[in-house]
Amino acid sequence: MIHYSRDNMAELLRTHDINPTHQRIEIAYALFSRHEHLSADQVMTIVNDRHAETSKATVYNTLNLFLEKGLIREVIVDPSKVFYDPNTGPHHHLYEVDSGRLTDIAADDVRIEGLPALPKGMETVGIDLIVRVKRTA
Amino acid sequence: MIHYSRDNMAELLRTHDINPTHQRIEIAYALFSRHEHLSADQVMTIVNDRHAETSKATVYNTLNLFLEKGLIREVIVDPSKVFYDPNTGPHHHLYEVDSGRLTDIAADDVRIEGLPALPKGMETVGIDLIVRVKRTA
DNA sequence: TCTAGGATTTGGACTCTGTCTAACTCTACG
DNA sequence: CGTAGAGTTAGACAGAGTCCAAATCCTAGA
Ligand SMILES: [Mn+2]
Ligand SMILES: [Mn+2]
Ligand SMILES: [Zn+2]
Ligand SMILES: [Zn+2]
Repeated sequence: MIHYSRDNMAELLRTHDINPTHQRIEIAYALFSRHEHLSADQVMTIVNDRHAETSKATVYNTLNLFLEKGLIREVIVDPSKVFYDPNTGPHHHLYEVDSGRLTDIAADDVRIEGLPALPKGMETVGIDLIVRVKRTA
Repeated sequence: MIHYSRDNMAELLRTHDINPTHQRIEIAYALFSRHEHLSADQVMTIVNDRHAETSKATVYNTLNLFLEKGLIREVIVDPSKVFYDPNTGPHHHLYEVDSGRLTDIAADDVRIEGLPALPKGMETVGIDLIVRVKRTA
């Protein structure tokens, strides 16, 4: 898929068992058309820049619904807010601590080896690798 | 160092350029004697279980001071609160999402290879590897 | 077309983590 | 002692996120 339209979004939502409403389509479009990491607050701003007024409650409801349905993923790097990631494939993150910029690191070439066996009765939900960087002094 | 006493703590604080006050010693002792990952709230509870009353402001002030001075490290795995880690050496984390339990993974045997070069003018602050696990269904 | 009922959205109250401030306390030193 | 600077404190405040009951939207029948 090269370009994302709102119609695409309705499709995408349906394939994830999500009833495509106006608000949900706008929120999905905000995330997928930019393929950027956005906070709930940023999503809210973007979505309300154009036509539809969408409430804070709906933004959070929807992001949590998307998470549940596996449409997006959350990235926890900043103690003050969660980032939502439209890229659910395996990849890692580079976090610029000064600016708060969060970018992807392709998983292809990165190898993580030697992790100990999991405790009995546990299974992996995910492995997060975050490289924190700052401007050189 | 095998066993931690409050006197040890005063020593430790001094070596990190921290004036050892009553409250600071108690907070350091809470963290270092258990060598566990604690939230600010847990620190507050532990410290106030015994004698000294320590205020919320002081708990936060002190944890942030310890961070600044490199005495402890923060671990960001849970969107709702920060964990403070008395182990500042290189190591990774196993996070049990159901229970919120956070345990260490020794860095010794873990190799992370193939990370891309950093953008120009950037330096690494740290690399966080978090293995998220849950009870098998 | 009309309507009832479930799904969705909404404002606003609320909770929780963390910060800030201005007053208070402690202590080291003259 | 008396003072000044460092540290502590209560409580107000801020921001992210949740909750709730009421309002609105949609759609499947009649
Ligand atoms: Mn998916
Ligand atoms: Mn140190
Ligand atoms: Zn990403
Ligand atoms: Zn640790």
